[in-house]
Amino acid sequence: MAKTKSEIHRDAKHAEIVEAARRLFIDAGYDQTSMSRIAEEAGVAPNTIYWYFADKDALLVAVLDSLLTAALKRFVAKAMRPPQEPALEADLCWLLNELDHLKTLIATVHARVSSSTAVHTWHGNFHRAFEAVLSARLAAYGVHASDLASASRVSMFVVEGIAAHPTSAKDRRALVKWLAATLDRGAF
Amino acid sequence: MAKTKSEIHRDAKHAEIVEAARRLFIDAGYDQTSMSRIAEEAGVAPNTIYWYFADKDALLVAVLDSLLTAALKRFVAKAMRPPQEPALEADLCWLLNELDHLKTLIATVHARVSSSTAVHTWHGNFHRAFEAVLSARLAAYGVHASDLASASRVSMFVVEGIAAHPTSAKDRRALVKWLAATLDRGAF
DNA sequence: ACCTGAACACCGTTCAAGT
DNA sequence: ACCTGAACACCGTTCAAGT
Repeated sequence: MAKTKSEIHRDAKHAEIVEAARRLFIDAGYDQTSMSRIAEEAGVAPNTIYWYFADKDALLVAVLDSLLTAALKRFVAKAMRPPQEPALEADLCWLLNELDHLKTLIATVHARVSSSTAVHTWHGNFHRAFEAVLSARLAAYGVHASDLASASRVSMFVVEGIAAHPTSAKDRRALVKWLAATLDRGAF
Repeated sequence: MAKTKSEIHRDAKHAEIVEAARRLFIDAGYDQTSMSRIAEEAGVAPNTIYWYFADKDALLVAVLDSLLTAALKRFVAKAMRPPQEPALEADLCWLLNELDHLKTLIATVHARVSSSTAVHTWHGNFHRAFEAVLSARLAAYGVHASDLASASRVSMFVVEGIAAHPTSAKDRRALVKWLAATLDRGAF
């Protein structure tokens, strides 16, 4: 279905607001970014944002979605290239790199899960989807089926922990090495 | 050194404010709790709090400290009793129980680490102290010295991850079992 | 349908003034 | 030294009014 001219304009405005919010949320932080600042950056009046989004949390969810689809695109591109050995370790490092500049946003999501139903449902969906992908990946590495759930969840927690806490490059390498080794050798 | 009457009064007022803040931060959440509400609960004028604490973050740090010393007291009491077998698993479960009603506060700390230097330094000190205790505990369980750092950090991240994410009792048990088994068998 | 100016209720914090 | 009433600058959000 072709889009009308006004629909195009609407989508452009929508994208412009999300882009401004993404930039500001990441650079300055969610709490430190006011709706007025986002509006200014997007070239609209502050209350215009409320025509496109129910509230600030809905805008946050839109930003998270845009980041997720962008990361997914990079992930697919990466999957096309020949894997780097050791593959599992490389995968975990790639994931950590992806999350590196999002640490403040991750913390924001966890903080708002309990007070915003929109963020809460997004967070639930994200973890379900992510653990499914991670499980498939780990299964390919030979992790036993009955342990996939625990294995993927532990991986997720360790990755999130590293991302959330200041960790020296050396410690980070040691942790990734340990996690990969544990999963590889079928400790489960 | 004996305390003067006014010092006693001062300490009482101080404690009363911290107690009110702790109750409200845990029950309603940090962001959802206004300074006015805390003041009301503590029976003072809103701006009186600023006589005792530099800002809301300083009050948060005071609450965290009060929670930490209380938990430490329970930990010592627990250490006096004969350990429950399997000991490592029991320790991790105890820790998870301690953190259970603090999940929102943990998320708040992680969210504010990047914007408040007071919270940032508290968080750093906490992790250093906690990993030292955990390392000693794991060393007693026979974890090799060279792997203590990674082992304690992974344990910390998994425990924090479980606390931060909705986890069924069954999944929680499975994760604790896995972590204990991995550490026990000297996978490191 | 889309956008705005003006307003609302509230927030953390400050300050001059009281005791 | 300790506490307060009143104010400040700002916040997310709403609403009536415009096109």
